[in-house]
Amino acid sequence: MAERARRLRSRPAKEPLSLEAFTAAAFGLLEREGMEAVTLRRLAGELQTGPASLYAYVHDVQELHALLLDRALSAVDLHPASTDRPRDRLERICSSYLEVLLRHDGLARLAAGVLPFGENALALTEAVLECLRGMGLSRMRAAWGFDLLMLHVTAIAAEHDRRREQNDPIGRAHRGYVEAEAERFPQVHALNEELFSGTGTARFSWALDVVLTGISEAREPNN
Amino acid sequence: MAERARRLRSRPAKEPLSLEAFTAAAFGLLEREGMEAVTLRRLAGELQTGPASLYAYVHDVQELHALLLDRALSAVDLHPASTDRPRDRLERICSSYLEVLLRHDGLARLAAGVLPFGENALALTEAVLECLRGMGLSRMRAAWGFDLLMLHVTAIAAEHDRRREQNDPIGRAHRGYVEAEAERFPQVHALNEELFSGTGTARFSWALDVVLTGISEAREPNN
DNA sequence: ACCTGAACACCGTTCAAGT
DNA sequence: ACCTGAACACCGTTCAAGT
Repeated sequence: MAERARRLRSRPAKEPLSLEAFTAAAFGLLEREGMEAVTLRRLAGELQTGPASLYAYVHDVQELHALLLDRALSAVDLHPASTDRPRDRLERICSSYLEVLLRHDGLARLAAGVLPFGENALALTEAVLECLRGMGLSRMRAAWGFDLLMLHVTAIAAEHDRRREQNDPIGRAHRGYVEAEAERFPQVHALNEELFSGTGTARFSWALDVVLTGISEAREPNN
Repeated sequence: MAERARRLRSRPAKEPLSLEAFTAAAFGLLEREGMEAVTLRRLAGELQTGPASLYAYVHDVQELHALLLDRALSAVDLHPASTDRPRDRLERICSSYLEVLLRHDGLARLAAGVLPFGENALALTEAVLECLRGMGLSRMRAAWGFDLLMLHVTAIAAEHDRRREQNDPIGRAHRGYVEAEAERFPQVHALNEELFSGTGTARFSWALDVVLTGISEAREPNN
């Protein structure tokens, strides 16, 4: 990692981009045109070079995605000096994380498919663990609960993102299908109303409550 | 090349496959070579035709994915005549769902990116809702809880699938990085052991307990 | 009318050749 | 020695032309 940075710095080329400047260029593309525009070739065009040159910065496209995600995570508000109770701070952090993931088209789907690395992911982890421990949870509950919590918020964001892309925010197509199947699927039919009710924020708020309650009240985790 | 073209040309127009037979061919490809091999072009080759012909069966590649996922879901064991308590039956169903998603490379990642349609997804929904209602949960808890539960299991499966592809089942790379950051990220450092402990099944079992406990004990959902 | 080969507009990655 | 244009091996989708 430091090795690559040194190599880049000593490069005599006409455009000695730092890894940060490289990432910034990729992030600009994301902001202006969404994730689907962030390809190595498009980025190469942006940087006025051929696609082969980008392999000086990243080993493959997944590494570009990881860089981009961590760059985006710098915008998450961790409420570092919050005087809230830990649980309230945690809810604020999760909401900010969700908001950041939904800020650009395709970012949430990317987050659901990348193992988070880097400074900002680590800072987010630290803040969330701090809250969970501050809520009085055991080391084990905090650790495993962190995993579940982030997985959950990321998955919810990815589903929002997906529906947004398909212009089907309430799952209308699905709903129509379900309505026709009263005899064979009585439970689905009976709960059709509830299944598709609620705003995004109401559901997210409840989802957070479910996961946090579960982390606190479920049996002690044991490996 | 010209030889094959002449052979095709001299044949009468092929009778179209049923959608089922078409899906079965795609599923065979998935079984033999994993999701990454399931492309419209590969499938066209398998069916001895050009890629354009597949648009008689599906509107785009996402529809192919949806077809494939539902086909895979037919293998989920719903324990229809189970005499277990609803909660136990539900755990069995979720385990079977997880196992099916992990049976083929890339399927779980696909499931995390597709809105589930079709017969088998609906049958799974019906069974899960039946269990949740059988556990005495309100209509609203059952409906919103169903969403959360499936989202959760799917997300867990997708992460397993991803790690498996990258040959990093316990997140070794991540771990090494984290260990070096004791001063700036004390919580992460202190909980490093717990964060990476536990087998996949132990963590899945706890995750199920967390979500089910949360669904039961969290505040009543309201929209 | 229907099917499909060929074309179009892209991808990520590799490598030989030019500076 | 290093950078990168060009090539390679693919994608999904469209459309004109042939039977």
